Amino acid sequence: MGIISNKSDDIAGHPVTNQRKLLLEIIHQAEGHLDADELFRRAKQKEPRISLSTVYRNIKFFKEMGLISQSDLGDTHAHFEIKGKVDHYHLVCLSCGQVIDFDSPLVDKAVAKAQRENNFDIHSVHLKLEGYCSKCKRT
Amino acid sequence: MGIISNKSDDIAGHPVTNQRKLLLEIIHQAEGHLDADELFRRAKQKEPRISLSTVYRNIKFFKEMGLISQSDLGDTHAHFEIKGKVDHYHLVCLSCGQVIDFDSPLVDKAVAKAQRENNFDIHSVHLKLEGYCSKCKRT
DNA sequence: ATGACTGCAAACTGTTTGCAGTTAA
DNA sequence: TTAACTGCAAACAGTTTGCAGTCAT
Repeated sequence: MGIISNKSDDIAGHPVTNQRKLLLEIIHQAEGHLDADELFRRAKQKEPRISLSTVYRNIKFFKEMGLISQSDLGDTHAHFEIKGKVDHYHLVCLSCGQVIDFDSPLVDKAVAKAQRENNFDIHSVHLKLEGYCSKCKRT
Repeated sequence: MGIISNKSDDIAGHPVTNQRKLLLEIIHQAEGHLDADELFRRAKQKEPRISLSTVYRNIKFFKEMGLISQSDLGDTHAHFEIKGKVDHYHLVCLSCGQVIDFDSPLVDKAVAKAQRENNFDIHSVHLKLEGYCSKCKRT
């Protein structure tokens, strides 16, 4: 039984408004990572009266519900994406900005080790590799 | 031969002002990670006329010179620290905010693998594990 | 009915910038 | 001497908040 209950039309006891439905829909459909502004822009196309505050408030809400996760891919503003089953990591090109997702059992192992050795209870893992992609790097 | 030349009193051709000396000194003495505001506060104790812009401009300058590296430990503002020889990573407690540095050959290996497989030229690695430390986690 | 939500505008935080004056080399 | 620096104040981007009204349950 997940966070979205099947008995009533709510999210862990919180009402499901049209705005929430719309935003979740957009986030689900999104290919890669979204930022608040892009989500706002797309949402306004379907519902011009939606406000940016609502977008921010619901990003926060979805994070608290564990539906999405946030990553700071650029330096300026936050990006987020649907939370999948397994952790995955990011390769970011400093020149063209492209983001490649990847996973790594090696990293997972390292995380488990760090968790054990430091007696931590780890909730999330953020790994970002910055550099230049095959197209942008000068050979 | 490093970035700070020994022939003349400059940093890669850029003048060394008193403010730069002071800021670098504080950063070197700092135990762990600093943010711009904390650096500003400490600098003002020795040089009350220093401005926050100067702090930001020099953080940017030191980053460009490769003297410090930046990490987004919290969600709000940027932290940075002296750049050491080897990459290291961060464990952040979501409750008390403590930051533990660690290194991991396993991660280094994973990075090398990702670099190879994606044909990237990787310049920096940011790994942050968020969770609860031994004191803060409820058992 | 009522507590949680929304839109709007205004506030706030961290960071950057234009300008006139100062300083290191 | 002169290009690069500094302090100040004002601008800026991204995000948050107070309020009055609306909506889901």
